[in-house]
Amino acid sequence: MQKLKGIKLLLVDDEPTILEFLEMGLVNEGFEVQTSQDGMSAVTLASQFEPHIVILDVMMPGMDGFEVCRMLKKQGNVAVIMLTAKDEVEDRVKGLNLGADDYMSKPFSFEELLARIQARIRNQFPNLLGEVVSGPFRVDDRRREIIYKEHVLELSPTEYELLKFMILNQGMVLSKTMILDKVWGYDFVGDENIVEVYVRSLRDKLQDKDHQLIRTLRGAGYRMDLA
Amino acid sequence: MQKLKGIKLLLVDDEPTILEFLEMGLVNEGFEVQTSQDGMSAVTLASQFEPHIVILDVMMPGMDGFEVCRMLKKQGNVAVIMLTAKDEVEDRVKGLNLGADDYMSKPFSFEELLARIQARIRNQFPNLLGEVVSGPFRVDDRRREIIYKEHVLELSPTEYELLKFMILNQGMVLSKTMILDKVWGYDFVGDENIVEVYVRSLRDKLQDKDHQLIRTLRGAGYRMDLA
DNA sequence: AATAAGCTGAAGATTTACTGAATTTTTTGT
DNA sequence: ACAAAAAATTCAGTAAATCTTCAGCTTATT
Repeated sequence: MQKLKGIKLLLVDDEPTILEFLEMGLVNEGFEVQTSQDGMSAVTLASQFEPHIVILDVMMPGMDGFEVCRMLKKQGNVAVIMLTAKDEVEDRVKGLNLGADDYMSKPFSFEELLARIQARIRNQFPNLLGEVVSGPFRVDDRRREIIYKEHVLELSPTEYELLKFMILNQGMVLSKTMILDKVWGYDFVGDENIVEVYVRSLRDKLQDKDHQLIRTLRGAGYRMDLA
Repeated sequence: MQKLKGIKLLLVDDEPTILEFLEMGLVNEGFEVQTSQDGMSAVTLASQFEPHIVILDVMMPGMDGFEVCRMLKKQGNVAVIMLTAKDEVEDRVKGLNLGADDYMSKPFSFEELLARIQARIRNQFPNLLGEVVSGPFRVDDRRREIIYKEHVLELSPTEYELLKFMILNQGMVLSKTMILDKVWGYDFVGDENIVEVYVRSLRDKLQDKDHQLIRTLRGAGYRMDLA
């Protein structure tokens, strides 16, 4: 397995049996795991434990999963995987709107859950997976910070996502369409010009006046060149 | 053509017109292509054809794209690119949950699809897509760079495409008509003289003053000779 | 020398990207 | 709930590069 050390999971489910079963398996996989049996305590626990990923049952007495999800998302940069009993599409849409990152319907295999967790980590906390963050950049996804030449950059959310995307795909041409899809999302409607606008703002903040760092490949897209 | 040889694609769409159109283009790009008109047969075909990438229409009679996607993912290590009608946001969310790797909304250009496919290959099967080294040239499609004798060439989009085409078809006579079709596209209207113009500009940049590298075969076309 | 094919430089036309600012939307603090 | 601030998005004007055409010229072939 990968070096998953240091990745913190919070399990929330009202059924102790499931909780125990999952906890055992995930600890065994090298995660740091905490558990909670209801939504309320999950939220408070999360605020101090600061998990990377919360695995959250939708159906719970008291505060339901959706509400918990919303609050967790507000609290910080955390990925939420929700568990639902039935394969309810409505639930899924609702949940995703509230910020859930992924869904699983019960029953599921442990391997399946593991796969989802890893997919999440890859997507949201790529630097925790031993990916080499190269050049003058350091991407700290936990703190949502990017450090460039020892300086912490002041970035808006979108700027952060865009820069992170470009750093992680350094050395490759990234078309505006692709950038739009990956950073803004597939459902973005609007002109590609917005990519140009944000690239400019990044160039400003990186003092990349001559476009050496973020190169324009006319007709093709942009490419981040490190060193 | 490029050394995309060995990359297997499975196209699934219920519209024969689209299917045929895409198949022709993709075969022409050097992929190994199979097609299927419905979800059920796609799944069975996939199990024996073992494609690297499946391009899958969401809207199909019978088993819909989502279901097909889920089953394909279960079957093995395959990348799925789904095609959806424009603005079907819910579809996208739903699809990504079920494991699709990328999305494209119709209508899309062939080039766009090609870019997505290559991006997928890069991500999932990086060993299949290396840079092409031919004589003094190194063509790096990921970076969109051509290196000649250790120097990165500064090329316009069309220059890049033309040079790449000539390098990949090195040693063969390329008629102006063929070049026009492949580089400019079948729908280009205009004089063949433009090929001459671009060849000149390439010769300039390659310092091929005596036309040793790009040889003119009067009445036949051009041929790139590497040592 | 006559002919056809290819070469060339330069001039428009067109496409693409950049930029500054206005407008709208979202977030934040009270 | 409200106002203020920040962020996201749009837009129009500008700049720049790229593409295309063209006319006159050169070269190869017979």
